[in-house]
Amino acid sequence: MAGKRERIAIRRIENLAARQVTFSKRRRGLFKKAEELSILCDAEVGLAVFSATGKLFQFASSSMNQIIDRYNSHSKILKKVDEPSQLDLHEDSNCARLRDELAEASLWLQQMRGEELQSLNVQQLQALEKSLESGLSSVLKTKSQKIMDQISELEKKRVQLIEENARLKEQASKMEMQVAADPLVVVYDEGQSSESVTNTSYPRPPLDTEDSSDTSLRLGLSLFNSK
Amino acid sequence: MAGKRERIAIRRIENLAARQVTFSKRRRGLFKKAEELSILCDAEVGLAVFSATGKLFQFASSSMNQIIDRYNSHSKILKKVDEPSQLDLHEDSNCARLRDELAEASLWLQQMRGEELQSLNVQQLQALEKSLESGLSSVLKTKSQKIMDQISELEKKRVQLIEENARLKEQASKMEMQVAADPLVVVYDEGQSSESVTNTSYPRPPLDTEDSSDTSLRLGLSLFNSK
DNA sequence: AGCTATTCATAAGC
DNA sequence: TGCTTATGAATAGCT
Repeated sequence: MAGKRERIAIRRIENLAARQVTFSKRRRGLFKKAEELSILCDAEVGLAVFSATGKLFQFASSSMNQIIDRYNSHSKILKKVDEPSQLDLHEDSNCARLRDELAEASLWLQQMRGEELQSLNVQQLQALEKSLESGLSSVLKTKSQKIMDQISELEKKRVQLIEENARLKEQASKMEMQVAADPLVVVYDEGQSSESVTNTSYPRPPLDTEDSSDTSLRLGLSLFNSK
Repeated sequence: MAGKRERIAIRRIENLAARQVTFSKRRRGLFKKAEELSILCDAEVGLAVFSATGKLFQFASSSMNQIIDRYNSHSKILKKVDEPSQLDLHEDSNCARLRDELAEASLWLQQMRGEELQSLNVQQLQALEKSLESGLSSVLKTKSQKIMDQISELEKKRVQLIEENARLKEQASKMEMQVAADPLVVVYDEGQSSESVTNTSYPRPPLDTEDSSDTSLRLGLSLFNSK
């Protein structure tokens, strides 16, 4: 009676009603999971979702403003202060702290990009090397994963198209038999029968709805050779 | 072999290790669902998670700053925050830019360390990979250079010491001959004559001014084996 | 909005 | 930290 479900591709749902229904269902699921994570693991979680219609839904384990503050400063030192004087003091020290952190982060970034290395000793260089190797490994893994996902997605589409193609051919040959059984029917389409149908109507819809995936796939695959 | 699972209560996991494992797993799941929602339903989604240890993880379908802006413009309509223009301006001029830059730099650092990669596409991952490889190459080159410098420095000292050693031996044998030739001479001054000058002034300076080089050299060389 | 059949997520265990 | 498996959850397709 219900749920003959098949795995859906992760791409924009074109049908408006279906999209809205899915939005409601998944949004609830997402918020539930966000809350569970914050409770189970003692984490601070902030989640904001704007629907396609512009409506805002939010969840915050503490308060959204606090989370935004923490996000912006990327530190847990900033707390709410009511008095302007204290606020100013806080802001000043926070600014100085931000400057320091930014300077340090910038230096790290430079060094990870291979610049400003002369001031490091061998031990520090070794640590940096290890960090870079680890990061590179993760990047490669993630990239491979994404590429494999795209490949299997394309493969799935291919199989679907083959099945669809077979169905159409069968349909076409049935039509042909019908036509043959009734010689009175004029068939100037004959030269475009079974193949032409599949040719003109098929490839279109399933293929061009996401041609961008082909591009990124190509980009991804070229990496295998470049290594 | 595994998974005798029973439903768990949603409350803080007391065991640290278990909590961290669950945090990793559920965080991944949450981010995946957040991304899927944004794609499937054409929604703008921003998600920030701070681990109990203060580490930031984030996902944004567009950019986190854009989402925070949109969030603020939504929520500020409800709040009385129309007037703090002075405060905001002050705050903005001092810190906002720094915060944005720091947030961006932090994200970059995380991604270079192999975290927060899910929000990147294959093309971006490819760029990151190239950057990491380039940085790694520079680090390796610099490290090798430093190690080679230390090696040649030590080699130089070694040669100096060998020469010095030879000189000393020669002196010693001269002294021996002198002593043998004149058994009546008492020689507590002998050790401080021409040789004694070299004895006190030589070994000192070249050796102890940089004994740390041995330590770091050892650290550096050990890498060759650890690779 | 409800109802299942299925896919998905993930708690445990190595 | 990663992988595997058994189960509990989430949810796609219908009504």
